[in-house]
Amino acid sequence: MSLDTLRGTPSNLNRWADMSDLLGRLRGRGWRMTSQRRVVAEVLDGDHVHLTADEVHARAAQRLPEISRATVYNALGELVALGEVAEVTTDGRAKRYDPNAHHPHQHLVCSACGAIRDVHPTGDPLAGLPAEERFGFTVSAVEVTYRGLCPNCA
Amino acid sequence: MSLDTLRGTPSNLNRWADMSDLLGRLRGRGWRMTSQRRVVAEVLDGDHVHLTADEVHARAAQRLPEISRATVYNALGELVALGEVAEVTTDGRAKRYDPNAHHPHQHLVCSACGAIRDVHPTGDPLAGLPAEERFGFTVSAVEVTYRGLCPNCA
DNA sequence: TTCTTGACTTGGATTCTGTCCATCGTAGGA
DNA sequence: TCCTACGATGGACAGAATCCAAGTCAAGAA
Repeated sequence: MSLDTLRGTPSNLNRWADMSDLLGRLRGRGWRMTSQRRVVAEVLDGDHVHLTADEVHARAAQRLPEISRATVYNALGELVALGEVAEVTTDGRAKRYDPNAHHPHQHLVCSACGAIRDVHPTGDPLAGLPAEERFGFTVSAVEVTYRGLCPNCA
Repeated sequence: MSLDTLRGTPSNLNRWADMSDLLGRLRGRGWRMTSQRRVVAEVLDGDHVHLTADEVHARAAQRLPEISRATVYNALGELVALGEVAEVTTDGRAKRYDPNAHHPHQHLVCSACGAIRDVHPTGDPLAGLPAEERFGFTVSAVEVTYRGLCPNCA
């Protein structure tokens, strides 16, 4: 089954909506399950997880030492395409992967130590952009990153 | 004169505040002017400019063929440190350099073609994060990127 | 259960972005 | 005009990510 097929199947999406775990949702959507993909998904499962691809690889390799970096990149790319994981770029360095994609949220980043917290602001952030400032764009998403100092670094 | 010296001189900052051009401000702040730095500043001057370092280098090289990439990176880094240019990361790829740093704004990015527009939303974006969602952080800045499709790609 | 096949994994090469460093050149003050 | 500290150079290097050809395997079919 191709990624394109997986992407556009609302019936599959809904059928498994009650499963809380990433792994179950993926299996339910027909994602071909391999030992490598399983450990990548397991490493990413949870709250406040913001790992780089290399960190995911390192943790996956603890359980499956022969897993390659290319496989981790492939799996992460597909999870992002499926909408199960969000890519976030908080510094200019490596992208981070956030499995909390089903709960819209924003990020609060410490400028000193790089710590990242999920935050949930009030109101619709899209509403901040009036129509006359949209220049004909169809605006569908907004990414917000707050920066400051965490309690430890302040 | 060192960067540290340049950074913290409000008198210099104000003395040249009426100059509209980047080049003039830099010279007024004592930035040592070389032919390489001049073309980098000239390439960046203007509105709605969001060039990558490589694009800056390519345009600078049209006027000064022997300019090196390291020099462009050095100059860009200093312009950012001086607060004259802002770094923006709209995709996971190369950083872009935005000379519009004196007019706070946000970015509207086309998910298809990557086009970038400066936008000016209403209200204070920092106000969107209530105190109970700040977890003890001292929040000082916020970056907002709206995503969607531009008129050409829609 | 075994077979089959297309999808997945591997690891090494490659690209892209950015930094570092020793050496050379020069802007701007004396 | 001369000095010299600061800036430029380009090649090496490093980190992040992608590409590719060859080998492997999950899952449906028989």
